[in-house]
Amino acid sequence: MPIKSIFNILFKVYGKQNWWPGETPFEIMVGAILTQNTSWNNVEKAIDNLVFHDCLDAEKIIRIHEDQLAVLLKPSGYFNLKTKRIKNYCRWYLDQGGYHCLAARDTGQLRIDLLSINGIGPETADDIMLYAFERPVFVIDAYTRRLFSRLGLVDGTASYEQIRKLFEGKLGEDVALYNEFHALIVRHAKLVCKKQPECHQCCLVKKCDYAIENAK
DNA sequence: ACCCAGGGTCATA
DNA sequence: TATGACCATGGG
Repeated sequence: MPIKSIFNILFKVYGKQNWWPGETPFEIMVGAILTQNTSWNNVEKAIDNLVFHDCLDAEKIIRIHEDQLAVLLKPSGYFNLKTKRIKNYCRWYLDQGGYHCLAARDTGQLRIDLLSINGIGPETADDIMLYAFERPVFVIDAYTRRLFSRLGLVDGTASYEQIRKLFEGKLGEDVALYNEFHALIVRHAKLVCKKQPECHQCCLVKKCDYAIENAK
């Protein structure tokens, strides 16, 4: 059962996801950092705080005091840590000349540069690569690992890079496909009942799992 | 009263 | 290289 078939099933069941849930590239970058090990619901509250205080902007984030920024980021959890990471990222972002300078950079180099920033790991970097810079980089998260190792399509112990290369090799360079696929994986995973994986209360999950089983 | 979330870093062995 | 501690809020 090819990886691409899973996409077709998920898309048929859930439809278009319209990711990333943020309008500007900068908002996407901030959201990618804030959502580290955190539910998107909490991240939205922090982003709303930034918007309300007119602080969703790299220069303003550089200027605002750490204590004050931490208050705005509080709902997203790990707020002291994320305050430093967001400030650190904005410092780098402005140093590099902002979006247009970065967008002119080669895809491989841009990813290496992002990964060199303290607080930006592989998944956060790839969220930014795919959704803010629209580069053909497949995002691997815990959901992707869980679902595809359960399906027997991925070795659960494989490294992040190994899994990413597997997906990119099978799917080909396709930004729109990567965008939709990762969003669908998250959408599906969120509807799975965590306490009882066998629970069939969520009809969408049931429908999707049924479709996947059938297609085997 | 638990459990976990769209991770990442740093200190150990 | 491979674990473990740590970061912290809000919803189920």
